[in-house]
Amino acid sequence: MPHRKPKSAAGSRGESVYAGLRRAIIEQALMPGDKLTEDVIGERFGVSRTIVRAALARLNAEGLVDVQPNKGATIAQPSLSEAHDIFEARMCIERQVLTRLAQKITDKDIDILEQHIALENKANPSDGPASIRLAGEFHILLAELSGNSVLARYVDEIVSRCSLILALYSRPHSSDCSINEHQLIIDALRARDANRAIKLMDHHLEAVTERALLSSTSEKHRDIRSILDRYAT
Amino acid sequence: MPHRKPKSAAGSRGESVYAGLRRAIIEQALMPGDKLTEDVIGERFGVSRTIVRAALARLNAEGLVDVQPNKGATIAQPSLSEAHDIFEARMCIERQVLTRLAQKITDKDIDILEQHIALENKANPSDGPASIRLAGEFHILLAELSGNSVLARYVDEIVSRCSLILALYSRPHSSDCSINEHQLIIDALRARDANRAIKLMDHHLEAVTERALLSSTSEKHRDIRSILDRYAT
DNA sequence: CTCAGCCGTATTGTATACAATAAATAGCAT
DNA sequence: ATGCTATTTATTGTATACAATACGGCTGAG
Repeated sequence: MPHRKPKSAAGSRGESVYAGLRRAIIEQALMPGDKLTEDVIGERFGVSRTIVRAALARLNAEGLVDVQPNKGATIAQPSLSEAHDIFEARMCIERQVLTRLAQKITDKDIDILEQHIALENKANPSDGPASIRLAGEFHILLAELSGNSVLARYVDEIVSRCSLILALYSRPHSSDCSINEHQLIIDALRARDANRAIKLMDHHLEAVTERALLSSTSEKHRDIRSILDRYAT
Repeated sequence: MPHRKPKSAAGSRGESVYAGLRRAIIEQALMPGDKLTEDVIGERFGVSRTIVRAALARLNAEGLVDVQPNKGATIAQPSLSEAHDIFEARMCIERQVLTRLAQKITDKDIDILEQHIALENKANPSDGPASIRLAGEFHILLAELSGNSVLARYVDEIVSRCSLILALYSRPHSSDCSINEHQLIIDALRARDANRAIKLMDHHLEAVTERALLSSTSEKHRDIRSILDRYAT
């Protein structure tokens, strides 16, 4: 179970606000454009604005949240151009991950991956939100197993931003990653066939990319309070 | 003149603390391991701990500063293993940058690059600190000209972390990037020869990598106050 | 009806106060 | 001296207070 390092980030209260918001964004409970008012979040998580502010700044640095001076924070709305940049970077980095992984993958690694796929299969039919998150975590897991912490961090960041892109430009809940493809990638890795794995991944990501059909972003003022409650702690 | 986006990051006061610290780190005025006490920094920059704290958190997210809960912040000391990860990621990403750039580079882009090299040449003999920074900025400039903002951000982050690595593991001030190599890369790009550019860059980075000869980190308690004064606005 | 300007409200920016934790020091016993 | 515990000091964690700014609605003139 990813995700990333509990590294630093102040007392665990701040961490939980950060993690809660992040999960809400990735599972598309909070949608691009939603206003993130410091008071509201603080009230729901039971912390002061100080903490909330730190969490928002961190999410902003990761590109999940857009903070404008004196105007506050909203869930980021990546432009099509940004989306392109993100996918290009993703290909570049995930290829490297697969190359490394095909060289050094162990049986234990494969076990971990298979186990994760099992999770995905279990969650898939019913639980929409978790399904979105799990599909992304597969990629994060690959990056972590590659052993390069820097690449892993970037994949983590990029995958979560892809969540935003899909929320904006894809029709609702067309599951972004078909599990079959994940299985095929594992098979290629087991055979230590980096090229096949890369080809699969490329196809996999291109399939996602192509779903970029501008859908009008509904602009209604959403009240995020009840949503936050589900993600507080 | 890089560097990166003034994007977000609260009122410009916080930005200047962040930028000042960052520059001090990159120019190796602040060395890995140095303690960054919030009060001290705030006093020197004339802001409250609130601002300093935000800046430190951001630097921490970028891997330049190490923040440990209840213990405070220090300049990061990348391990050899981390150093390896960083260089691997750097190669992977800079290759992509060069590939893109070789396709779409314009005469104006080349002008900008040549201009920057002129700066490097001027600063090189005398001004040590600025020279270090400028050498890195060449790579950041390449990434920005490639037009992919995500890759640009990662290059920015990685190059600055390389500064730390060199400070830790290289003998003092062996200039990390010979300007000649930068010129050769431009030439390759002008000829739209991506492969040659990549080969040059690989060699260039490997040369840097090889200077990883563990030098004992002098552990004396340094007083960073006077250093900070030079970087406060 | 439209639009400009004004005022009240909501929200963010920053400093500060206080609590909690860790580091440093001193005192004591062995 | 050496090691252990108590006490003081330094530093960080968090909440809150207040100032600055942006937002929304209202009024009135055209």
